[in-house]
Amino acid sequence: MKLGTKGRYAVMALVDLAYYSKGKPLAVTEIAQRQSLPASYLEQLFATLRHKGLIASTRGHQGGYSLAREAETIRISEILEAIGEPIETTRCSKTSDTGCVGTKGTCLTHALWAGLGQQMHQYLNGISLADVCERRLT
Amino acid sequence: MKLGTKGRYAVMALVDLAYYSKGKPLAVTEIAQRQSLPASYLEQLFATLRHKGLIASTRGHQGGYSLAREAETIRISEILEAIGEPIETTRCSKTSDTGCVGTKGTCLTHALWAGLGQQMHQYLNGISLADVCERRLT
DNA sequence: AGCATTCCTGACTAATTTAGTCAAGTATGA
DNA sequence: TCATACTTGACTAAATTAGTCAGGAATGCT
Repeated sequence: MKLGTKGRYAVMALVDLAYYSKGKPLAVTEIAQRQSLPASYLEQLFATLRHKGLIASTRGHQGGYSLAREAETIRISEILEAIGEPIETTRCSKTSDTGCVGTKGTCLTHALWAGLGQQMHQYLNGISLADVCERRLT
Repeated sequence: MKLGTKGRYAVMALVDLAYYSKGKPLAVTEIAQRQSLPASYLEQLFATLRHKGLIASTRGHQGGYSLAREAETIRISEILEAIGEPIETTRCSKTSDTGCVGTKGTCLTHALWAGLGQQMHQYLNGISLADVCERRLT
């Protein structure tokens, strides 16, 4: 149950973007340096984040990336999902309930994992980029 | 951010143990069959759970495994930690805060991941094997 | 026009982790 | 003594992670 670099880097980069961009777009290399992340890897991540509509790009000189929406409206849960680091606590889901303790149709542990996933999602969905920037984190 | 089979199987097996063992020890193969888990893999997991003191073994005929303590006192968080599936949301921790947004000493995202980890731990620590068996899961 | 800058894309890969299998024991009760 | 069941360690195939690298395309500045 660990958070990979993909999700971690994506959030770090977007927080940096929200924090240091004053209207102007920021270059990948600038962000990568400040956060000490591999630039070429970050480029990859930004590509998918752009396709998902979380950030916008400006090409050429003085170009770079900027948030597609207000920092207040971008939730951490969105970023993780967009980058392909979803919260997966359950494996038996939706259709069939096989591989479970077959006591009463639905498995005993399913509710446990589903509850955990919901808990995590709720937390990450309740926090925006702006919240992280301004250190409003309970 | 996904839960591996190791942690999942361990909890499933201990829930099964708590649910079906009536004082008597249960054989690994029995549990594995009922939960449709690979028996040889489960054996491995049970070995480490025993070393960590969560379960006890009885060898020979009519032998098997049983919970080392009351199901009410064994928390899910314990099982996951014992089996080697800890909750790792942060990477920069304890000693140095390198690799973070260096605005004020501690990084901006650190608090976020720490909060997530705490959230998860709190949830899993608040649930015992008995709770899962009796479907008391909020 | 030309050049530096920056995004953009896809292919590739080394290392680690996961999810097991397999074989050979050892202890115990019937 | 034999079947049952735990016990241990070595091994491995496949998937995932965490990147690198090379080349191309758009844009603004001089």
